[in-house]
Amino acid sequence: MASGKVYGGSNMTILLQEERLPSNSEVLKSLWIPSSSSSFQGSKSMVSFENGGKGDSTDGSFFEQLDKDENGDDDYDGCFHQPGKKRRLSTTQVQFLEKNFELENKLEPDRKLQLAKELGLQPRQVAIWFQNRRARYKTKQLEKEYDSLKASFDRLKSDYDNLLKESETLKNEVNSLKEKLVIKEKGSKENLENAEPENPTLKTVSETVSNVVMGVCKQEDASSAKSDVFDSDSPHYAENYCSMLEPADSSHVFEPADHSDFSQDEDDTNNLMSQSLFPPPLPCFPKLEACYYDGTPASSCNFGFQVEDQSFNFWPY
DNA sequence: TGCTCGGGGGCGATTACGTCA
DNA sequence: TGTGACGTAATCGCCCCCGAG
Repeated sequence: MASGKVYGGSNMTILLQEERLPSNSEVLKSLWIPSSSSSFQGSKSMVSFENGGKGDSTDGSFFEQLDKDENGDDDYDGCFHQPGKKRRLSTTQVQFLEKNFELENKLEPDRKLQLAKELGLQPRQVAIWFQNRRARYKTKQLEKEYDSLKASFDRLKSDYDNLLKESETLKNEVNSLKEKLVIKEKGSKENLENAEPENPTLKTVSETVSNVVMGVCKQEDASSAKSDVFDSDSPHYAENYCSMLEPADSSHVFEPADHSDFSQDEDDTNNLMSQSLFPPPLPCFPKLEACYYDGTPASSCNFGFQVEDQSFNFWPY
C-alpha cells in the first residue's frame, strides 16, 4: 500500500524533528497530527519535516541557508505557526532538480539519496518531484505532438482542398471537350448516312457501320431504325437483316436518285471515314473518361469488334 | 524449475494547498 | 477582501519487476 511507504517517512520525520527542536513549543508544533487524518500520513507530516529541515543546518546542506534566506524569517516562522501547510520548493531547489532531471529523468536510489541530502529534502520528496516532473514533461510532449499533428493536418487539408478545386476544373474541361466531340461525331454520322460506299474500303466500313447499327437496333425502336439507319445497300444488310424488317419499307431506299446522291457525296464520305470512323488516337480522353464517367462501363458499347472498330463507341450514350 | 509473496518503484488520476490576477 | 484559475506537492490505487523462500 502506498500510504505504508509514507508511514516510514512520517515516523522518521518525527524523530528528526525531535532531534532538532530546542524548545517545547516547537516540539508541540512539529508533532502536530492532522485532524482530518486518523494516521500519520499525507503531506502534513512531510511538511513538518521540510520545515524542520530548512531550519536545521546540522547536515551541512548548502541549500538550507539559501532557502532560509529566500523564504525569509517571517515565512520560516510562519510555517511553524501554520503547521500542515504545504510548502513549495525553493527556486534554488527546483533549479537543482531541473538540472538533474535534464541529465536523467529517472531516479536511481543512490542518486535520490544524494539529491535529498544536498537539497535537505526527504528522499521521497525528491522521488515525488521527479514523478510529477515526468508527468508534466509528458503532458508538454503531448501538447507539442498535438500541435505538430494539427499543423500537419491543416497543411494536408489545404492541399486536399486545392486538389479538389483543380479536379473540378479538369472535370469541367473534360465535359466541355466531350460535348464538342459528341456534336462533331453527330455531324459525321449524318454525313455517313447520306454517303454510298463504292470502293471496297467503303464497303468494309459500311459493313462495320451496319454491325454497329445492328447492335443499336436491338435496343431501339424498329421503325426508327428503318427510317434512320437501315438505308445501306450492303450485301450483309440484304442477306442478314432484311428479314428483320418489313420488305416494303426498304424498297424506296434504293431509288436511282438516292444513288446519285451517294456518288455526289463520295468524297465527303471518304473524308468522313478518315476523320470520324477512324479518328486519330486520343491518348488522354479515354483515360479521363474512365476516371470521371465510370457510370458507363468501358465495355458497354463493345459490340465484339476489333479494337480499331471500337472507335465507333464514343457516342453511344 | 516453477510458484508465491512482499517490497519497491512508476504511472495516471486525483486531492489539497499556495500564489496571483 | 473574496474569488477563481493555475501550478504543484502529495496521495491513492494499480501495475510491474525482482529477489527471497
